[in-house]
Amino acid sequence: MKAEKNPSFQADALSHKLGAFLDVGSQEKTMLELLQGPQSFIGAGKEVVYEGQNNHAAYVLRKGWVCSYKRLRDGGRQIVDIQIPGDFLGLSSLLLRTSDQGFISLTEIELAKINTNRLQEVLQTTPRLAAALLWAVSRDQAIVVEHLVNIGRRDTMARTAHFLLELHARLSLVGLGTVDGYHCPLPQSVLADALGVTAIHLNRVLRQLREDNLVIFRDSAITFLDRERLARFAGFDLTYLDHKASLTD
Amino acid sequence: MKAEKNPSFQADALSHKLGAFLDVGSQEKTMLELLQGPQSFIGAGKEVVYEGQNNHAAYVLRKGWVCSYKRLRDGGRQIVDIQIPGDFLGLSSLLLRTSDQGFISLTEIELAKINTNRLQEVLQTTPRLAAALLWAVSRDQAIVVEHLVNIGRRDTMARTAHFLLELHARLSLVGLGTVDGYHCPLPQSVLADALGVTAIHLNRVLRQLREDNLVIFRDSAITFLDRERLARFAGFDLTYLDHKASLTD
DNA sequence: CGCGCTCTTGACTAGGGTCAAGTGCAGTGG
DNA sequence: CCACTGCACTTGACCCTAGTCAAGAGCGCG
Repeated sequence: MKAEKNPSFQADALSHKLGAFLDVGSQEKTMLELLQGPQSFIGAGKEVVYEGQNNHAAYVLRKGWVCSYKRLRDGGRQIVDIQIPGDFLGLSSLLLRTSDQGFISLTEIELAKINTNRLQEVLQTTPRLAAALLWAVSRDQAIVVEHLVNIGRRDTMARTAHFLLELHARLSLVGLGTVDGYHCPLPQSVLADALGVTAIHLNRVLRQLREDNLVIFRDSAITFLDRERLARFAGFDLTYLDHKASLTD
Repeated sequence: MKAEKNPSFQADALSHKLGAFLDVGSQEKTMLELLQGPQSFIGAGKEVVYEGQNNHAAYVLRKGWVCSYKRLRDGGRQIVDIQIPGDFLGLSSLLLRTSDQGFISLTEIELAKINTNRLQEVLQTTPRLAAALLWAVSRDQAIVVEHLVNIGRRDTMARTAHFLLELHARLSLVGLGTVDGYHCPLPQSVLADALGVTAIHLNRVLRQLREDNLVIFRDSAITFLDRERLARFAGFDLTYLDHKASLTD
């Protein structure tokens, strides 16, 4: 089940993710492949879609990490969400002419452009797959909402813990997590921009989490020392990631 | 154009809102009416949909104010968004079996249940109207994202100003705003829960905004004293409310 | 009249931001 | 092989924003 033992696994993260919602048959798997147009490989730190871009495309992230963000007048930025393999980029804002968020690659990435015509076909002809795709979009929204709650109501320590636990759950769903941790290529400055705090303060909070024997973030790796206790401390309840869709039965 | 001069106006807030995106023809207006099932009238402070409710319905809010929120373990709550006449309730999470947010009425309200079967019909047979509905859903998402940015990156004073300006823009779109203000039935405690601060601190910040001759919140009414300056101060840029959809032309 | 609710204000505390200095390390060039 | 540079991370000292605790004011309602 480890990603490095099965190279095709990561590239197929999307179908694996959807598999959490329904069994993806081989025909549906083919449809899913057809949805995805030409691949592109992009280095780290590149703007994939910029804020205000017109008629931007939507993509499936096949490898690597991306974040979506909004810039502020004063030069700061707020990271809205982190995208990991199997996630969509810009799908939900496809209907708006201009993207209100920017997307930037955090590592080297592999993207597949979504063929919008085929997408409409799929939505009309393959109801099960359509439901699965809409489920994924709804889940992305729930993630943003939980992020809002996280920033609005938890102090930095619980907030950080919650965020790291969420990433673990999401990565595990696409086979990129281990029992007690995961590879996390984010620099502290990016994590800070996601959590709405300064990098300096985040650094202190990470030290506190480490000294409390809860979680260690070192050498681009998250290691949970006591995930149960951490989840209790953070008030982490993963039902928002776990929703079953209402059309299943 | 004033709401009080045209009583039918408010009840038709949705079609008016969609009118900002495309001209709603009379046939489309009829479809829109057919979408909406039986009305219900509910008093203030009632739970319309509770957190974790299964197989909840979706509604159009025709009159009054509602908020969507999530509760935390410790008893606190974070208000995710405020709904005003013409807004949907629970539409985007219709595909998830359980609602991850609760909805509570903030005033007396009038709801129309959305007929889900008819909705699917509309989506397939009336593409222009379908696009308009999806536009509205995308816009709601953009509002939540901007809320996230607001809480993550602005101090309470700018945050409050931004939130009040957003409400003004949204209310104006459905004919419920005046040039320099609007009726705002929110108690300070609710506003505080939306902004992620304590009611006490919000109270002080509102005083500051008043003393700086920017905006007055008194007797359930918002009055802007200098909207230009306030918008500059808050970094308010309403493009996220104003998006045109990409399928218009 | 008294109860409860919202709003207001004061005094104190603590969480988080700002400024500043310093460490460790990978990459580059002498 | 060893400076030199740049970047991410670390730590300390200080200050300010926002939370906590507490008390009181204004007002609608039974």
